[in-house]
Amino acid sequence: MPELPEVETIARQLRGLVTGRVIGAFRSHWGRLTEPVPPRHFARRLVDRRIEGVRRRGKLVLFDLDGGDVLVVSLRMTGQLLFREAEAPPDLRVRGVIAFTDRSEVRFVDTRKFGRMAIVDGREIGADGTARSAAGARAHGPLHATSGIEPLSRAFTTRWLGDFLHRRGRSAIKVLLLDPRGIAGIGNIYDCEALWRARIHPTRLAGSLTTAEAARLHEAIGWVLRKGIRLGGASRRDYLDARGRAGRMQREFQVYAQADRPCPRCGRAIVRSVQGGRATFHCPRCQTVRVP
DNA sequence: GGCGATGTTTCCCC
DNA sequence: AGGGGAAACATCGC
Repeated sequence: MPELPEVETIARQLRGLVTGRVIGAFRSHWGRLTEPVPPRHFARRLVDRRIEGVRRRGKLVLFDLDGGDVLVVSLRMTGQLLFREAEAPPDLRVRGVIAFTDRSEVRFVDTRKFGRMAIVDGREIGADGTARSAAGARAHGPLHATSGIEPLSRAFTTRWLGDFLHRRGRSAIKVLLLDPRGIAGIGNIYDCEALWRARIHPTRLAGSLTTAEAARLHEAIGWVLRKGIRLGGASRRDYLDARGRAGRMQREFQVYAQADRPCPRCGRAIVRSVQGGRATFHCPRCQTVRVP
């Protein structure tokens, strides 16, 4: 559910809500939430720490703590971080709770239990959230997938993307964009939307893209991600932001989940297919398979 | 009740 | 290297 714009929305909200608060207690309601670290050890490292800030890295939420530790939260498919004031009514499927000394709390709600938390030494993480060493990477454990470039950073240039497409030339572009080791934060929704905007067929090999197509793709990735952030992310089913509210991006999908509906650009019916085990949506007229 | 699908990531086999 | 499939897990819709 949460991709870069959704996680960015949550991180920005939490930054305003919890910065300066002091953790009074941590409770795990699901044994595997903090594995391989036992919840008791986890709690010991969090209690009495002050939240200095909240950041996003890829699809991870990072809480910077005083003393230098960083609490890393991976929401995976269905994770939510809900801020609740003291005495708020209970929520369903709460897997973990960060309780502050003023009795407000952040609740980690996660239907499918794929989400995880970890605590890493901040010295092992660069200012951009990337692990500085193999040891740092290991410290993230299952959370360290995010090592790719940030697509909204200045480093993500058209030239960088062109080189990347050349290096990974044998990969299908749709699948390549989903790999967080290359570019961090793009999920299925923004992948489909960016390829449609750039008029590139999802099965095209990365190495077959022309310079003009690579430039369009670079623009499209930034455009769809920024639009997603501006609209507070996309919501489906029970996905909510840190304030418990839905985003508005789901109303703006041009192709994602729009099978059989007319392409907003040319009117041809949008096609749903499966690629790399993921549902893919594209316009068979606008997004041509043939290399120009 | 069964089957297939769901926004993510990792892992294993070919 | 890359593709495909499965797995982690729960719920929803047909």
